[in-house]
Amino acid sequence: MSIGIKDLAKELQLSVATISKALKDSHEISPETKERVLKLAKELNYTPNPYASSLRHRGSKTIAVVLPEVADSFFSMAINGIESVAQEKGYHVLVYLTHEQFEREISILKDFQNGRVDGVLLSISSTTCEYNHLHKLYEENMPLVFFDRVCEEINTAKVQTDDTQAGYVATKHLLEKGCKKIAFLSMNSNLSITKHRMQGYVDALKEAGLNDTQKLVVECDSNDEVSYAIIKRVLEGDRQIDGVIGSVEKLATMTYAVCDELLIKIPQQLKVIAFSNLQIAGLLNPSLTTITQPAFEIGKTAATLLFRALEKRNFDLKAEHISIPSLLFERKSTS
Amino acid sequence: MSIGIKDLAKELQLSVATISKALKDSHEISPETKERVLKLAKELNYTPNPYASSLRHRGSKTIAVVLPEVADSFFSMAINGIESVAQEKGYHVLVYLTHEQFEREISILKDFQNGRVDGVLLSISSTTCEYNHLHKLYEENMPLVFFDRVCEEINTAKVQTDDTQAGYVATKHLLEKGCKKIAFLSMNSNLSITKHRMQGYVDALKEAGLNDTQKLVVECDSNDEVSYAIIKRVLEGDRQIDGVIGSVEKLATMTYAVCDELLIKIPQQLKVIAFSNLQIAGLLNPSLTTITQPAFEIGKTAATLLFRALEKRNFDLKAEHISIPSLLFERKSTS
DNA sequence: CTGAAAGCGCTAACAA
DNA sequence: TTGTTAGCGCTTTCAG
Repeated sequence: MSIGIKDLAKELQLSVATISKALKDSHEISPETKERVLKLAKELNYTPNPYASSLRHRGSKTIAVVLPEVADSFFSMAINGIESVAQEKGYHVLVYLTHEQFEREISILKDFQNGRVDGVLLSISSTTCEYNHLHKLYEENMPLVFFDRVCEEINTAKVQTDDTQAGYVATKHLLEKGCKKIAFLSMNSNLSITKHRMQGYVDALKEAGLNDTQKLVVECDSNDEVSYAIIKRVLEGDRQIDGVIGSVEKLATMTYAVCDELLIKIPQQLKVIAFSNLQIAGLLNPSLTTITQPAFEIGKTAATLLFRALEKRNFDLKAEHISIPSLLFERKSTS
Repeated sequence: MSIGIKDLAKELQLSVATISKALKDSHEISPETKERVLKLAKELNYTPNPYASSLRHRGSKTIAVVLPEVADSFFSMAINGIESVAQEKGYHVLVYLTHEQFEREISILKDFQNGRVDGVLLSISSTTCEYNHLHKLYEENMPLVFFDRVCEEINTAKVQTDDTQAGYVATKHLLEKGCKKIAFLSMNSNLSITKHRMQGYVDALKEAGLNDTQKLVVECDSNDEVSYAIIKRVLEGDRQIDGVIGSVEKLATMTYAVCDELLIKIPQQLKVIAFSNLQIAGLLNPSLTTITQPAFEIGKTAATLLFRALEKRNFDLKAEHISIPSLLFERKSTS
């Protein structure tokens, strides 16, 4: 059994209350006593039991981060951002992965009901089609911040980039490079990010005066093999396609793999642009043009908002809708 | 305030003890009572306060994962493996990043002293040069499993791959491809993995009858810019070098970037092989030959061992030293 | 089968 | 300045 406040009390012939106050540097304890207590505490390597204090003053100094996956560089970097501010604020970070599965998301959120965490950062899964679990959490007044993949119908803080704008820029870029028929690889159309990126795509096509024949939205799957097959079928079937937008990183790398297999030359036969945070996009063959989100920044901002809400009870998360711009990095895949 | 066991008791005119037992499906409660309790619990969406139970029966159903970083595909995949078994076992996962900083590692481990977590999975930072913090944790009987980057002087479970063998295979591969002077890019020579991989490198060179002139170990840094500069200086300075082994993923991608800048042609002028889990290694320019560790598997195995220890008090972690083989994927960077 | 009560480690109101 | 005590929500004897 580890050492507790009681042991210190016994050792120093003081009451537990005195010890507790001394450790908190309370003004009602004499300097000498504080000294003695602190000294012994250090000596015995005392650390308070976190759960006992949680139980008392309701507050776990812990937040939850719920992510679809971690194998995507966006989420890796976002975790980095989140963890960096959590560590600074003395908070602990519970990480949960939904693996893009709606049911998992539901069962994960159930665990947050009873004080396990003080707040939640969430990027929703691509298969989430209904938001009761989120409403429930929200109604229980759990501080909640969405990042990247938000749920629009929940009225709380959201940190994202202007996806419509980004989708527009990506499409415009391909059009300027001479593409006539651009396929938009979509992950799941319920997803806020996909919806908006697609909107930008549609806007750009319309602006260019292209009709519906030139519009091509390809629904991919959260399962990798399935997506691969879908992309392959599309590229094989319609050799008119001369541009591809990968709405998430994975779909772009898959497109590369498919092109390898089908001996389609990028960028000569097909130009590719992707929403991606791959640091090595420049080292791909050919180097990949990307729309890059400020992933670390998004994570950091979301976490900062959450902590602000945790620190000040009157801070209003509802008012916070932060948008951080994405950047276009032009590389050889669209040249 | 959320709903507690007391509320159920009041509502049903029962004692809290009865409720508690009913919820645990105790044999000493009548079926009817159980029924009533369970029904109301579901209705009111009751969930036990995790910290209250932790406080009672000591056990947090939480483990800690301590990693150097998460931007490396090895660690991303390892988290995946860990999280998958944790979720299955009903455990929660606290993630901590050291960012390769010794001091952070120390301060993170301090937090585990008093029951916050039931066990720890750890891959040590590259700047960790002294192991008191680990010894302390170990002596407090915290179940501890090292994965990938282990600390040899702590006598507990370790899950890794045979790095010596892998280093040997990598070097042998380059030699077979005709390399005469192979640089080994090392991350930090204290690190178990680096040490072993380097040992394999040395062994292979010796076996090939090469002398010390042909041996070249380049110490890189945990700071990216510094490493880049170091690699650049080496490749610029000694044009004899015709092979490079990246002992960690980042060093290999940096080598690619450096070669880009210096207009060194891979594989014609320089062959590159790397310890890496990049799923897109095949899409690099040129595709990268890798020694790939079973990252997901390592994470999963480490977590499984830990849970076994948590579930059976007599399970002996000391006895467990698991080695999972790495695989060589030959690609164009060494052709 | 059900309930009363003690206590996990800590904090905070109230006494002394 | 220090100590006493109640209680956070739950589990677990031990009595009824």
